[in-house]
Amino acid sequence: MNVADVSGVPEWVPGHLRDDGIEELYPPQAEAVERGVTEGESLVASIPTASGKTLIAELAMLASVERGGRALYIVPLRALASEKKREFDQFEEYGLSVGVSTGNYESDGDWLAACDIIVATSEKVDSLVRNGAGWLDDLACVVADEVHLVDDAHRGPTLEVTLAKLRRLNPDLQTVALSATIGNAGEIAEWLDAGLVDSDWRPIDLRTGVHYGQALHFDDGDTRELPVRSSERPTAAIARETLDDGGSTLVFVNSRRNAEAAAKRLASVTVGALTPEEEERLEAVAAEIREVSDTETSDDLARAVERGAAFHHAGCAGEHRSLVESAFRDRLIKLVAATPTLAAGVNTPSRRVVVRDWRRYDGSVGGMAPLSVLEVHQMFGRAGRPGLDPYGEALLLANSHDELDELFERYIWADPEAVRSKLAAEPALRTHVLATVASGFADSREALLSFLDRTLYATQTAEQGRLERVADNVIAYLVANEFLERDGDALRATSLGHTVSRLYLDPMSAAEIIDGLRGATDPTAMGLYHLVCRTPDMYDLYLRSGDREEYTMLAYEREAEFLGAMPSEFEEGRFEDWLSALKTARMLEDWASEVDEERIAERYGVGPGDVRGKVDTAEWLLGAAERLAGELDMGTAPAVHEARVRVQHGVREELIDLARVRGVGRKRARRLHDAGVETRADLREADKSVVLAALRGRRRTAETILENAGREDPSMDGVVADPEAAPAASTTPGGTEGGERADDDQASLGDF
DNA sequence: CATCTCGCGCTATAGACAGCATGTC
DNA sequence: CTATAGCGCGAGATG
Repeated sequence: MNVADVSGVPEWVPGHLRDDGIEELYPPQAEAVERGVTEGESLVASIPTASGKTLIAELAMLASVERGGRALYIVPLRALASEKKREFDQFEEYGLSVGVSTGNYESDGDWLAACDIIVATSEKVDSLVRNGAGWLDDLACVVADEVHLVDDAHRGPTLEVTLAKLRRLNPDLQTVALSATIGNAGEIAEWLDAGLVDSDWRPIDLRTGVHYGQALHFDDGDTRELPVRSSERPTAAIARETLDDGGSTLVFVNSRRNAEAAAKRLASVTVGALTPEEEERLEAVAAEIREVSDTETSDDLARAVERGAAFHHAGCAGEHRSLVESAFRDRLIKLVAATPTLAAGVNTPSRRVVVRDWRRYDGSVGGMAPLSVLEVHQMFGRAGRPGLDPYGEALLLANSHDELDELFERYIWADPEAVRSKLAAEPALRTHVLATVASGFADSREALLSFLDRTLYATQTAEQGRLERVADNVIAYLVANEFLERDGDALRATSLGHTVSRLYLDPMSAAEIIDGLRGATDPTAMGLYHLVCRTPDMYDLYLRSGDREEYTMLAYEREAEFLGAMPSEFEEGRFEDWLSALKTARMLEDWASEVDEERIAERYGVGPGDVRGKVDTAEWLLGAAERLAGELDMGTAPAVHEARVRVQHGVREELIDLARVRGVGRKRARRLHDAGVETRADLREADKSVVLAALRGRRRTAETILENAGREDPSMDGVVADPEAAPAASTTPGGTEGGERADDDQASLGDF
């Protein structure tokens, strides 16, 4: 189909596509148009990655905007929200406005309502529904990206319920669901009353195969020997061959440690293929990586990057990840060893993909479990860069002939699994039942059940009554905790229930927090950190060997501080969980006591990404706790507030005031304080030479900070740093020496 | 002497959304 | 109280 033949879209669209070099639609895109996706028809598109899903969504959204409506694009990850926003910005020259809304980035409320296209995460959309955002009522088109994630036990139900709510709010809503190729796309389409495009078509060829011995065995029957090098590991041999052919390699492994080790080892392969110019540019990328954080992870990553390889996992800070992704896309980094983060994240195609580990530790089965076909195919799907590579190749590795056969059976020939709703589980229903009642979608048990009947779960289940049974348990729980009131069949959210729903807390988290705060008179920061770490909304650190003893001791030492009773040591599971929470809480306490990020990373065996993630979650939960304490008149609100602000800035109590000044983070605040400048008011009055010295003679920085503190005359012209006030090497209580770099002053946490 | 290879025992285990009110280099 | 593979270590072999 020619772009000129697409009906329903604004008249500038064909010309715009031609400018991008698009004359003809890909077959699945053409099929989508034939099914009326630009005429407001709902559609499920189950097609491989990189086969033009985004264009289908764009056409649908543009057509709905042309008809005078508004479009919402739902993504599973914050990183994808900004990626999509950037893509959609191309429409701004035609007068469309595009807005993003995620937890950490919110376009202003009114402005969002004026947008034609809005990109948001599923949780954010859920939250907007709960808070009654008015513009949701005049939505014409909703796009759900990666809709196969409804299969995810943790986050799938949110997407499922949110789609059901949006469709209920607006019965004429066009629903466009984009999915990887899955086993039961038809079922999804049926659920959404949508047409279906189900295709394996790809714009560039994908060859899949298994490496065994010294050879690659492909799905088309081809076999190719790899050039023999004495006992080189298979991954290295494959990477070398790809490199000789001018391509890049993406290696998927099953643990962070493996990712880091593989990157380090394989860097010795990539380093030989770099041109001097590339070396220079990689040097610059490595420098940026070191800027991000002072940790060993950061340094290891930079060292690998200098040699043309990188690792990628959730322990890396967000900036680490985006630096690696973009350098890989620019073909500067030749190889990335990644955990599954990368398969589901932003677009990072590669000539070759190697799925090195096809089993992964899974606590719920108590051992290693094979990856699903869907996951492996998603990883495979990263092979082949449109417009750059003639084809993509995706490989698994086998150690024996039997394994070779097994891998062909299990992954190469196999069709992906069917996607199954995970809604009928208590944790998922706990939060969604409360929200459904609180935001007016159901006012009785019966109405609730009939609402739930519109979910995917209801269309899939053979087991009648299960959903009802779980829902009843959940209702009983919510009533017992005074989030809901029941009167015969009628259900009503209490005022507390409304608050919990709007705060987006798991009701169980709210109950735990309320319970902990009720018994507290003068809680310590540690007590509060531990409290929020115990909630199901916090993802705790693992206990490693030796940790059990260490944290058991700590538990007794600081017993008086914990809110609520400590479980007995003999209650295996509960005690372990409680200790994990303690470990996480102590990490937060370290952070809020100005311990260096480097030291924290080392002490807890985590990466900078973990530290920031935990801090972020703690900040959120403490904010919610503060609200709850205020609402219930508990008098602990000020203590919660202080604990929250300390964790937010990573400072001790005495620096809170200083850290609130823009440009002043934990390190600068401490240096200023040491120099005798203790408050914002001091900053306005203090001797400039002292301020300058405390800021290590950085004039520009000092001027900006003084200006932000509200000083009348921030100029540093002619000021000389006071040597008396210069910071000593080690000023951080509880920490090691300060950083070595000249301008490392900020452990920037706000950039998330 | 430096580097590689083999085998054994030990060890550690993926991911990441949300409130609210403003502002990091 | 589950499973696995990768790593580090030491010993022996090779260039």
